[in-house]
This record gives sequence, C-alpha cells and structure tokens, in this order.
Amino acid sequence: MSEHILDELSWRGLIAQSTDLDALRKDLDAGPLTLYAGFDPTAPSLHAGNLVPLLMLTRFQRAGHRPIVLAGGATGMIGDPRDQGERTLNTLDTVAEWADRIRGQLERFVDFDDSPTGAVVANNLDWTGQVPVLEFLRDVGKHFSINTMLARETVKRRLESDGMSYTEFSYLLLQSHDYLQLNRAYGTSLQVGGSDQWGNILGGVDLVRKVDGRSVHALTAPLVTDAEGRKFGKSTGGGKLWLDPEMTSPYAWYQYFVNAGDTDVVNYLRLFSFLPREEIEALEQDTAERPHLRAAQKRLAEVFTDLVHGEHQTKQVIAASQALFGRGELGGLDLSTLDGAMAEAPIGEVVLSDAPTIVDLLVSSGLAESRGAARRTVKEGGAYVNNAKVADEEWTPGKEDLLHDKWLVLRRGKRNTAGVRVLL
RNA sequence: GGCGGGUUGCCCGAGCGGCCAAUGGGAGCGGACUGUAAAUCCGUCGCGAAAGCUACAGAGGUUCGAAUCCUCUACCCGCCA
Repeated sequence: MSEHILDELSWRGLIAQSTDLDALRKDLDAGPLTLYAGFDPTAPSLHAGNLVPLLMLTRFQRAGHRPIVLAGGATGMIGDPRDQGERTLNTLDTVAEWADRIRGQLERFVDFDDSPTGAVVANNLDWTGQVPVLEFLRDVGKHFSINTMLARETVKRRLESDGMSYTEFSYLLLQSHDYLQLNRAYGTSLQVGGSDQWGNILGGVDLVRKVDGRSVHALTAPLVTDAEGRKFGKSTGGGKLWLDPEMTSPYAWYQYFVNAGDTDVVNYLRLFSFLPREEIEALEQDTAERPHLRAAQKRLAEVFTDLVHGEHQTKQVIAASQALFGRGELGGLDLSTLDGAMAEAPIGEVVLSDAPTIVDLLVSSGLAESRGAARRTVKEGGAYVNNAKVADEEWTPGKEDLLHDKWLVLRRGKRNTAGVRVLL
C-alpha cells in the first residue's frame, strides 16, 4: 500500500489550511471521493502558480479519487476581490474566450475515462448563468452574514483603501454556490485551492452545511513564494510564466527553472513535480553538498517542462540550452544541433550586406528592447557574439564570424541568449 | 442627484506655471563575486547618434511657456440623499 495522499501532501508542503483532516482522511479512505478546484479566466492562459492546486487534483486522482476541474466562466465575470483594488471588468466575449482556452489547458492535467475516478470538466457559467437574481438572493444570499463578510482580510483592507463594489463583494456567494452545486451534482465533498481562496472555500463549506445539512471539506495549498517571500514568477523579466507556449516559450520556461535559486529549488520540486520523496531528498543533498552542479535545478526544469510542454519539446529545449550554455566552442557544434538550438531560442534575422552592427543584432534578436538599450548593453560590457565579448558599438560581423554560414549566437549578460540568422 | 477628493513612467509614489523626461523607493537590466544560484557592492533604467520627438486619464482652452491653471468627458474614492 502506497503512502496516504494526505501524508504525501503534507511532506510536500502542500497543506496550508484545512478543515478537519482526520475526518477528511476517513472520507478519503472510504472510497473514491470527488473534489474540485476552480480557475478563473483572468487571462488567456493559466500560469505556473495555478499549477499548484491543479496538480493537487492530479495527485488526488492518482490516489484514487475523482477530480473536477472548474473553469470560472461565471466567477471570472465578477472578479475575486484583491488587495490592489477594484478590477476592471472584461467583456463577456473576452471572459468566454479565456474560459475556453483555460478549460483546454486544465484538461491536460487530469485523466478522463469511464471509471469512478475519471475527471470531470465544468464551467460555473452553466449553472450560474441562468439563475434568476431573486432566487439567488433568497436561496443563497440569505445564508451569508454581512458581518462575517466584512471581517474578511481582503475586504477589510479594501475598505481601508479604495473601497469595493457590490459586484466584487458578491464573489464569495458565487464561489460558495459553486460548491453547493457541485456537491449536489457530483457529491463533491472537497474543494482545494491556494491559501488566498481559504475564505471563499469556507463560504462554500458553510453554505453546503446550512442548505443541505452536509459536511464537506476544505484544503488549501500555500501560495508559492521564493525564499524572500516574494510572489512566485516575479523574476522572469517582469511577466508571469504562462502555460501557453505562445506567451512563454518552452525554452524560457525551462530557463526560468534551471535558474531557480538554491533556497527555492527543492521547494519547487515538492510543489511542481511528482518525483518521489527519496529522489527529492537526494537532490536536496546534492544541492547542499555540490551546489555548483545544480543537479536539482536541472531536474526540476526537465520534469516541469516535460509536464507542461511534453517530452519532445523538453528534449529540444535541453539540447538547445546545452548547446548555448555549454562549455564547448560554439564553432564545434554541428549544423543540426545548432539549427535545433536556434529553433528554440528567440531569433532575429539580418542581411550581411546591410553591414548590421552589434546594436542592430541585439535589437533584431529581441535581446534588447531598443537601440538605446542595446547600446547600453554593449557599453556595459554585456554583449557577446559567439561567446566573444563585443565592446565596440560599431562592430559588424564578417562572413568568417558566421557559424555554418548562417548563424550568429548572441548573448546579453550571462543568461540571455538568442540567435540571429544571417542572410548573405 | 448634491458636495468634496482623486487619475503621474512596469508598480508604489513626489511634483502643483518655467530650473521636469519628471525626486524617492521597489522591480527590471548590465558589471564585479560565483555555479546560467542567493546575498552584497557598483552602474543603469521613455524613443532617438543628435537635433529633437513622445509622455504625467482623454479632448479642448488660457499662457511666451502647463504634469502643474480653466472647461468638458471617462473612470475611481469619500460624505450626504
């Protein structure tokens, strides 16, 4: 008999808050339990942070339970209150489109089959969209105490700063109502989510008990932060790490995790991978004893890229990373390896007879946002062509600089590389 | 509906007629150290080679000159109804 799912979640550090864990354990042991997590379409794609609760569903499914992935087509139209202030509403079309795209992403992380543990996909717009407002206010609203709602942390902070609309204030009711509906339709008796969802989840637990007299569970995972307590995904050059390969390339995804800090990498392995405890502990030891090898970072980047982008893509980006960051002379790379690496990296294109300068190259490859920024990079000593530093802003590549007569490998700083395809 | 306050660069936030492309902090970026790590230190941080251009919610206006004053519009907030 393998380890109990709750014990696994516990050593992975995936349990932040919960209702009665012993009661939950009993229910889990009694047979397949149905659980859900919801994902609001606040962007056209899920991001890395969303994967913690999503993978939690996967973990439960592997442990013999039935996951429901919920796309928040309805809740996404309202907006969960956040500290930064009132959200701007997106149009119905936008929300619908995003919900659709997110649903597609959600489906990839759970298995669908006819067994009792086969996953279910739902969209809360399906039951919320039709509810008459009077019915909602009487049947759902009546069970919520304004006093309690006002006491919630986010609400309190918002009331102290820029206030909150009734729309966002109502969010709790919608999410709670989801839990009630999913409990009735599927017997769902556990909702998981990030710890920022704790209040919303408890709202559902209370509602199910008040309305139907049933006792259901809640479980949250900690929000992912780095060792500094900063929100996860901040150090990506600004943006979030999106699952959509058009928004964050698999190469960039891999590079982000291969660069994870020593103090974060083991934690990320626990949260984002399915690696067994022994392997993670071995990697933890490696990090402590031989940090410069960065074995844990490499493993993390590999398995996490595999999980999100698939085995094929992962092989490509690993090969590309090795080629571009390897010790060896770039000139020693054979053409197909180089072509493969260039296919993964950001890429630019110039014509040799135009006599492009290093500044042109940096801009064309996207390594620099503007000519001014490119010039600055050169001035600061951060520009490299084929691993050789270029300090002269007027430097122009010659035919002899081309690798296999068509490529230049550009680098800005230590870890940003790109390719430039040179047309003669 | 009435009265008052607000909207500044990626974020926070100063500026309240010229010296403002706009103080400060954070983030970001480059360098040193190292391990494609962290911390630290140094530098940098609208676009442009420059002239100059674009920017302080949007549109007009006053002025030699506006982020700063006026008018209207949009959005946000507070109090009153």
